[in-house]
Amino acid sequence: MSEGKTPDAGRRSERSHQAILKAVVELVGEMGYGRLTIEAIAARAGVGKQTIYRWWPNKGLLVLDAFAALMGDTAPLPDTGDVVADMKLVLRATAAELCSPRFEVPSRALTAESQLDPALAKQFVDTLLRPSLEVTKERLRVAQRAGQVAAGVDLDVAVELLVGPLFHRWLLRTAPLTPEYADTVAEYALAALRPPRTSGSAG
Amino acid sequence: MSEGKTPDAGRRSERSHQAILKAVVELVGEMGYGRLTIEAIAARAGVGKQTIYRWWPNKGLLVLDAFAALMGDTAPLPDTGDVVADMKLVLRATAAELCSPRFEVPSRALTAESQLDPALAKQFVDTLLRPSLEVTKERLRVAQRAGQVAAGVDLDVAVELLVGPLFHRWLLRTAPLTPEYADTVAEYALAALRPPRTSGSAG
Amino acid sequence: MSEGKTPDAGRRSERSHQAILKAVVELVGEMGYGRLTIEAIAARAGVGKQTIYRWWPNKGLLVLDAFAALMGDTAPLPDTGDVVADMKLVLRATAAELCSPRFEVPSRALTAESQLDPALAKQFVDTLLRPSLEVTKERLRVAQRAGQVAAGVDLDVAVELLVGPLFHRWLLRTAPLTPEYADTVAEYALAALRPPRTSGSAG
Amino acid sequence: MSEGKTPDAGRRSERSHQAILKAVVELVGEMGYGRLTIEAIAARAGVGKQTIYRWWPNKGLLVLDAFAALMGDTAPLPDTGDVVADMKLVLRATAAELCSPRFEVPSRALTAESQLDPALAKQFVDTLLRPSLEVTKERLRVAQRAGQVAAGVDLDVAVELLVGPLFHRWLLRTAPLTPEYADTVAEYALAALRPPRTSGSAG
DNA sequence: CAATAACCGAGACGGTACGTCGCGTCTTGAA
DNA sequence: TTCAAGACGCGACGTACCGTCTCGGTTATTG
Repeated sequence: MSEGKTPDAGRRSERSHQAILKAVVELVGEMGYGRLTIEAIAARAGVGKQTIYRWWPNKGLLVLDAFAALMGDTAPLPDTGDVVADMKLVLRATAAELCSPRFEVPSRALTAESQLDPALAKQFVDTLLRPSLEVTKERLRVAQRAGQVAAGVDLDVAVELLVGPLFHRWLLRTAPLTPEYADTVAEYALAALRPPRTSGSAG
Repeated sequence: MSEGKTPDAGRRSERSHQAILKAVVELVGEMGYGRLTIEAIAARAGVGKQTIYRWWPNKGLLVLDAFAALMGDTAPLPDTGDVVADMKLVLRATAAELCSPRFEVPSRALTAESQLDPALAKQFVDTLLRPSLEVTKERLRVAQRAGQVAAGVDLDVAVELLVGPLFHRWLLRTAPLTPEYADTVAEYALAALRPPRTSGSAG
Repeated sequence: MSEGKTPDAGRRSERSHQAILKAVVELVGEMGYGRLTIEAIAARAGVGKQTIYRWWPNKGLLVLDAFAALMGDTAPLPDTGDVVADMKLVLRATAAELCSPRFEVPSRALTAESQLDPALAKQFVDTLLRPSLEVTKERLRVAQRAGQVAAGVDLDVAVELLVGPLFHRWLLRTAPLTPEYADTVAEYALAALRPPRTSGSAG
Repeated sequence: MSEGKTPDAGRRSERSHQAILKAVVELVGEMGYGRLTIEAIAARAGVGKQTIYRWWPNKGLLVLDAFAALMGDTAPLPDTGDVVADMKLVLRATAAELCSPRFEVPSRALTAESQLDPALAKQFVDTLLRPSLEVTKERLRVAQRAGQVAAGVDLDVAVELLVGPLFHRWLLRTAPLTPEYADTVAEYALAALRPPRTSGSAG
């Protein structure tokens, strides 16, 4: 999914490919990203180191691939007609995922590594993050058409208003990431986006 | 400044101490945090490796110290009476700092490293981040007393509502961090925090 | 020429065979035997590695084949009737060959490799060395019949007496290998082999 | 004894130094020079690889050092007054040593490696070979003064006449290296060197 | 006013992992 | 079947740094 060059993908050993991704997931869970080693991955996967270096340029993109394989494709959001309720659902789900043991370690690792490697950052955002933000944005667009979100609002900003606070708290660990917090953020953010009350209209 | 134990501060060579912090700042700028090496720091500072290991437990805390020395103490915020204007100032300043070449590399490095090292994370947040958020919170408290912010608002959440979106955009590089964006975020966030209009009262 | 087994000589690509031997000669000259690589040979010859492994069991025997192809078949020695003069010719020719750039590198390589690989040693001696020593021995046999060499002399020892000193000096580089040295050795060696003077006889 | 550069010999760990030489001797015996590995040496010696690379530039010189440590200093030859008898002793001893299991493997290895590495060759000859040849040459000089060797003889050539045949047979394995062969070579070589019979003198 | 104990620079040490090279085997598709 | 091409598992290379450990050589009190 994310290997930069594909010398001859037809010849690639699918068995090795899968074994490597599996080993990465296992090892990142066992020892964390910092202690993760190409040699250990190769050993666990029963693969030569060169086979890893042949297909991935660095540890970051390898972990990204392994992590991407873990996540299913982004599902579209439910639309109950109530944006606030729907956004609460989204943020609660996001918070839960960020704290789930399976996702937390690689998410933090990829976020961290992205700070040191802009190429990885781009790949990470494009592959994993943007699609997920996009479905939220889509839901907001519907809300905007329905008049629940003010017409002039830049929806990218709107999404950041919803997700940014959660992300800030998660990443900097300033406080626990509870479902209640998710609800609060959703309420505040959507309050900010609500169109101004006009006399004679109903929200 | 942040070393946990001070075996015998009287004997500590201030010359070496400063040379190390200076070397760290220089080298982190030249080669980035990832390629930063204790050996290189020692060589640049003209110092034995042991002198570094004696006073700092790891690279992260060393960089934190060096970075903290770069930043002056947190100054209190101006209070013009207009929260929105004041917050725009704060966010614009924050955005500018995050993008300034002097601060960007170590900020990203510390944020990244904090993901892999909770001890560093705590130190980072307590030393550098919290004080900065605290002054913002203080200004909001004043606004709350003045009735510009709703009475029931949790000010920690309020601060995150303001800072989170900026931080999200900076860290994930989803879009450029402009002063206009800072203004927009400030407007939206404070709109969300404004007390509900009561008949017969003025905002 | 010297491959042990010939799985199916009929199918063997003569074009590839020659390209490989040519590549070996070139590369051994360019980078020496130690840095010679099967992969480099294959690349230079425009040949798959397997084609080399199919026909030669190891690098040593491959170089031996390539070197043997370089040397013509051993020519019989001239017989002027004067053993000493003839042997001087032989030793001067030997010395010249050992020092010629074309032969020196592979000769040293094969001698060296033979120390670590007895199978190669045998092949090397039988294919290249023994025939060359044999013609010298033959010339000495003639001299022995003519009474110029004592009757009881073991001709194998005689040959070693002639060739050994040259070889020793060449291999260990204790001193330069000049034609004069060849002459001196020939004189001494044949002096040792001369039959004892009997009263009333002439040498 | 043969390390090229001595960064700071005072700080060198003698324990490690000795352990390395010991490991080399053991391993060269167990697996031969060709299969000898720096990693294996380091492991066996309980030493980091860098400690080997720090003090020796390559495998050849390391083995040379280890081998030199094995051999005592060259003892002077006995002088019984009978050159032939003395030389027989020398050659028999040389033959025995070349075939002794302890010396054969490293001797062949160093001879072989010297073919590919002139620097090693020089060191090898100067350190181990030349001193040994020199004592023989010295004994011959005495014989020359005593009139047992012709006055005009170049003693370097004389030594090669004695040692060359043995060396040739040993290195190329053309025939077994027996004590009898050593005797024969000594007899022939000294016959060649004997001064011409002058009337009225006795040999 | 020595002495004595810390800290200092330097850098060797036992290790771990790196990213590369080349081995000899195996697989694929064309001739 | 052989061949060119080249991926594969593997093992070793030589290097970079890690964090620890001596070394002497300053300091800087303190008995």
